[in-house]
Amino acid sequence: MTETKNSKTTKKPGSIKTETPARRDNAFNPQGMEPKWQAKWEADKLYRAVIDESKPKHYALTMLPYPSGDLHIGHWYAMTPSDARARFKRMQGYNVLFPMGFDAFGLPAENAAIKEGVHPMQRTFENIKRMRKQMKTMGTMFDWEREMVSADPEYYKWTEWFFIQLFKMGLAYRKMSAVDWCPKDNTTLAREQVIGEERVCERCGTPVIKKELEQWFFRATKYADELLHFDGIDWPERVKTLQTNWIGRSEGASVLFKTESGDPIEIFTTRPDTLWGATFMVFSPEHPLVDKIAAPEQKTEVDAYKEQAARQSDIEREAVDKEKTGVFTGAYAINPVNEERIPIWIADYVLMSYGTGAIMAVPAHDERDFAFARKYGLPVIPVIQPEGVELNGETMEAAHEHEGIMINSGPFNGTRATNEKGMKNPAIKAVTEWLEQKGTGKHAVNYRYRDWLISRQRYWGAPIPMVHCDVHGWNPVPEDQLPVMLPEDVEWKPTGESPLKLHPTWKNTTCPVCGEPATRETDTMDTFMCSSWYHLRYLSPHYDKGPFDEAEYNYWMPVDTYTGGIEHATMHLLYTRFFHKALRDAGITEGSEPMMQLRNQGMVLGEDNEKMSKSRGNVIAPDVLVKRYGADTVRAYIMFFARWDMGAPWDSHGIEGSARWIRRVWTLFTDQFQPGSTSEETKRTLRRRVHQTLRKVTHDFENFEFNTIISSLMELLNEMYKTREAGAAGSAEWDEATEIYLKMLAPVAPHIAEELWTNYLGKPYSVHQQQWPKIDEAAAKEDSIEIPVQVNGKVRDRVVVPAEASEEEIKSAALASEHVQKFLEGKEPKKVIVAQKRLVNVVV
RNA sequence: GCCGAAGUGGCGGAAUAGGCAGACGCGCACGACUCAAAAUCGUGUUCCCUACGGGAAUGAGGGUUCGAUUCCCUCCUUCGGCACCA
Repeated sequence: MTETKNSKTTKKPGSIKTETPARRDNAFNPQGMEPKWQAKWEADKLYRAVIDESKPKHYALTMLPYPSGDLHIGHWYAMTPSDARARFKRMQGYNVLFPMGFDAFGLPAENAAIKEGVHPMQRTFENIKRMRKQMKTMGTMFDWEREMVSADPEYYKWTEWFFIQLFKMGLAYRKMSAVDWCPKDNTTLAREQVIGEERVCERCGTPVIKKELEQWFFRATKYADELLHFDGIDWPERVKTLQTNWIGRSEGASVLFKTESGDPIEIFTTRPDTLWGATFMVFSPEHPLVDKIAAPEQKTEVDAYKEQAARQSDIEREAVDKEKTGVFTGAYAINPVNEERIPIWIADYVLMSYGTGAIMAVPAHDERDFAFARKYGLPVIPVIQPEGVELNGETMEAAHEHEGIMINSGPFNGTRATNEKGMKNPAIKAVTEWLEQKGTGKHAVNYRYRDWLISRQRYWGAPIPMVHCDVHGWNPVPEDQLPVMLPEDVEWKPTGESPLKLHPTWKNTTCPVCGEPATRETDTMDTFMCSSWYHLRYLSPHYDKGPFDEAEYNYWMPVDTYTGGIEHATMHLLYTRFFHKALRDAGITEGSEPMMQLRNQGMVLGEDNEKMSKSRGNVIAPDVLVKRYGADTVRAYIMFFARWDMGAPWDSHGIEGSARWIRRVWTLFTDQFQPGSTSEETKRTLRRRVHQTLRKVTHDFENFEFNTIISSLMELLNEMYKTREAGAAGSAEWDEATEIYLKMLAPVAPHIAEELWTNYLGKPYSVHQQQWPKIDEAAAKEDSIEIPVQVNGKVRDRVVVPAEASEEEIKSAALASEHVQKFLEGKEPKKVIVAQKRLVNVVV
């Protein structure tokens, strides 16, 4: 490449500032260099984040890991681009808080204890130690002095305290209900933790069953409506849609029917405009009124059906394609709008858990009711007539669920029903208002969303700080007695009861009200409770007068950018929003949202395009890659190989490209090169490229577009090699280019950037404390531009014009092109379009 | 069934206030260096043809436009979520 490569004579700016070392001393050795810088940064507390009122703050949070044992490539994929962006914000002048911790409670450690007898505490803290060490090899700017571990009493004391605050607000309550139970993990689960059609446990994939248990719940539904509003936060549409669908808001009316004997039956409907078409009612088999109203001659059949429904699993019961079944109760209800007497049936397609567990059935306008009516020969009365068709209840073959004109509906005949939902539909609005006047119904909203079940029958979680006394019921442990510590001496048995219950003494305590003997709650909390507030503990992880230090809160909160996987859309990301709103109402926090901007990374798949798993043997271990290539290369490849928000299968050949790039960076800065002389034009072009790249990289960092940051840096490097070949080394422009290059490189590859900055450019330590360079727009501007010229939409030539050329000048330059003339074949152009300074299209 | 995301070379991907499709990289081919290999460097690499030229092409088909990967309509495929929610 150059004859001066091995020369020991001259060295100049832009190449080497130190005493000329022998070539081999310049060998790129990330395995030696990286730990050296990591140790120095740590010793110098380079990444310590402390309140500094003179700077704008930036709280960059990335989801904390569960200490499973080893860091996998997914952790790197989530964390290192987030780290690069946090570093970028820091160089931009923000005071950046970028903390890390561990979500340390949870089932795997306890299951391992049952299997191997190792105490979860021991295993968890060993894993944390290992993972912390592995994380340090990533070269992240985590402020380890702010680390929190959710299984540490110093942390879970406040998890318990928060439970008590929610209890005091009436947001934590206990109720008996049929809850989802994982038979493998031997615990109840929140609804969010039961996944998919097969209804399997989120952790272990085992199909869940139902159990009737008395459990603790958080009244999350109180915030259902507010959780649907995402005002002021910049979250991906995808997440907002998932949460919106999960909450499942339906607008309609609640209407009061009565049984013939006068018992009130409240129903919910989204279509009050079809009330006149209700020809029967259906109760869920579990509806409390069933036993009371069932006619004696129907009793046997009703009981048999109820029993069968109870035996069936949810999956069987909720299968959509299953043929509908039901039995007549022998009782009748009166439709309040027309006093019609209609039969009451029970059927398992009506769920006790939604609405009131009873529905009015309008077979003419609801697919399910229609199928049921046809099967059991129940009458079908159309009340919405579509345009141009006359519906006949006896012959129609499907329910008509859409718009039309109301018929058979007394005072509302002729009213137009549209396809709009809720009060926007004129028919629904008119009928709802009429019901309200009559006093038999009112506008109502229903949600699919359920309260959050937080009891877990397991040991390795934060204790629920509640005490039960036969006289005074449930009361919180006095706050000055927190934390309720987990006992260490427990027996590991998968009994379906918390080991805390089997402990001989732990549960025995006294009632906080009367001081008489009482019993502790032996269930522990869902770990999602711990992770609902961890971002607050980072503010002051060792603070003991409250969950966080208010001064820290006032400076750092809210979280500015939150990064993590989308799989938490309806779990953690919904829980933490609920939690924050509850704390706001308790006066503990401010504002309605904890995290202002959210960005989700995609998933790294195995090389076989399958999800990585030990059983498939397609797991990529970052430690091996770091050992082989160094952390900088792994970081660069992770940012480069896929769109961050999309993810992609891993390609172990591809990383060679990033390794090559990093080595080429090293070579450019460390090999010895004679300063040369070159044209002003070359230097001008170099500056232009540098500032254009800077503009692009700055934009892409802001927008989490990491892959194009790397390709831009690769392009600039290629350009710099050429420019140096043309003799640019030694010029002021070259020095500027090398300086800006390392600053742009620093967030991506912090170690090599530091080494080259400090030891080869001889600039003051540390590159990570430099200001992000300013874009010189004048330098970035093009002198002349190449404009493609199309004839009838096909590119036929390119003309070069000065950047300031007018449209007229561009046009005549285009028409003057020989090539273009050839395609015109002597004809006059019909039209010439000059699209700003981007393109000319000649239409013949 | 409903909701959402995505379909671009052999592969990962780039380019969308409508304006040069395939940047950057992997892989591959050829060349330089080498006894040789690795590493490194250079050149080429969407497909097709009658090949100094020309044509086709961004899942398929249609539309709007001087011009569509980008906007609109109808489909197809893949992935994710929800699912008898009244």
